[in-house]
Amino acid sequence: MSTLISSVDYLPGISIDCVIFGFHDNQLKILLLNFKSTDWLAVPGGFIKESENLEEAAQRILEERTGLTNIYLEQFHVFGDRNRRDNEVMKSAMAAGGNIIGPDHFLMRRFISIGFYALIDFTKATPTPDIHSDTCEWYDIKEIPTLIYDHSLMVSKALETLRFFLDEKLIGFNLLPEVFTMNDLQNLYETILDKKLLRTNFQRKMLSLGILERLDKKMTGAANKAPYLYRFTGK
Amino acid sequence: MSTLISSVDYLPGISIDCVIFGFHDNQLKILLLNFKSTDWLAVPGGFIKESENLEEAAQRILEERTGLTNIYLEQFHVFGDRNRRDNEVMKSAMAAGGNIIGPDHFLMRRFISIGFYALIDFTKATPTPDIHSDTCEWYDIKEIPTLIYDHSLMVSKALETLRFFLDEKLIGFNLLPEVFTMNDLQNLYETILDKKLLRTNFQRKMLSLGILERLDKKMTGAANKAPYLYRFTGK
DNA sequence: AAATTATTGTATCATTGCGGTACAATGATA
DNA sequence: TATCATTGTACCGCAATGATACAATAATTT
Repeated sequence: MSTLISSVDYLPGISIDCVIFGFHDNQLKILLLNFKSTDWLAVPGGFIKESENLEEAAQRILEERTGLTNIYLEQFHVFGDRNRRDNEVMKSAMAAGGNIIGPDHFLMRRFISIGFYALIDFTKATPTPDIHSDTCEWYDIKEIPTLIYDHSLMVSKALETLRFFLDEKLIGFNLLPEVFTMNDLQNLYETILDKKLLRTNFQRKMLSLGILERLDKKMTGAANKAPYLYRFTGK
Repeated sequence: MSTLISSVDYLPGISIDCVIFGFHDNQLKILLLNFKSTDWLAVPGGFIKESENLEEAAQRILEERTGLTNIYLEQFHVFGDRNRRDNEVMKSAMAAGGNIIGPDHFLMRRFISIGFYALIDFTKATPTPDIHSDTCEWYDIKEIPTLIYDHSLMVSKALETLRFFLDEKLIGFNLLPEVFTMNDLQNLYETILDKKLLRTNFQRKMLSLGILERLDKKMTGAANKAPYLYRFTGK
């Protein structure tokens, strides 16, 4: 009857939570789950099997929520404060989903969560709710409601890390389709960094990196010069 | 009889390991423990009490090994590979110390370790072995032998992170005494980054940060101009 | 006490990177 | 053919950094 997870299958006291970024309509978005029959929103998470490495567990969790494999991801922080989870909230959330949890249950223990952020091509993802949630939907990063537990903190820390490594690791390209215009790329950067960039200088900088292959022009049908398409060539 | 830790006191399956950096004689050093009656070297580590936040646990572990409180530290990575620890090695290490461990013991389970790096004033630390080790000593970062488990990986990852944030977070100053010369500071930077820097430009850059207070000169007795002493004033 | 020596503090010049502006090129429409 | 919006690139100027030059100074040597 109950589909609740048990401690038999997973490492106790450790979870993984994933801040999954996507980009669409010039908006940076993340995937959030809605606990069944509640208003509570949470970042997708899961647990680690005895047979899995950490990154494998994260990849599995991400695949379950997005349908994608081989996702770009990085661990960015461990959240382990003594009181980071309110167990009453957990209990209520589970109860609303039809699962009654006793005080000695696996999930009532203290949990330490490893935060991963993931970058995916929005156009390829198929958001899928998990067993405890009604919905799995994209939320504009500028309009994130208050989240459960310390998940709001997770999101801001993930975003901070994403911004910090955007240039350093050239990770932004994971958020775009294979082929894109310089304008697409600039919009992505401006959205992530939340500031305007000068078109000419941005173009100069990106081209100087030597990581872009210039393809055919993109004939938009608009009454102006057609932009080139580019492909990211990690080198 | 046995002073071995038990799972009653600590969170199961999670450990903390600390790469503790110090600076002396123009050498960057880390503290390593030597398992009793073996050649095995390891980074100091410990476990997390139910009552502790992660950073509190790390501070406790660091105080036990160095005698210092209020240490600068940061978590830098989680090490959780399925086979990161060889339990036979763990068993032997414990046996050499007089502790016999059964196959179902707390320590025989899979462990996930949170890596912290710490920066301390070498002149103030009192390295102290733990219950399982004979010695707790400084090792020049350039001459680190092979370490137990994945501890070699931990050290290189910690060093990489230290280098990356050296300017960003101005963390180098935690490795020096309160008062130092510009030459001391430059030697520290050159050692951490493992490359020579131009004296004049280094001085210009450090002074332009506006984080140094110039004190009296340091009369060394040498036949040359006496350098100023500086104090770090975080702002 | 004047010359010497090693080191330190600072000024100066050259190069690079980046913010900002100007302008030519272009694909469609009027 | 003229117009328009957008794109690609060249150019100017400033700030940061690399590199060199030189004056200042604490002791020693003459």
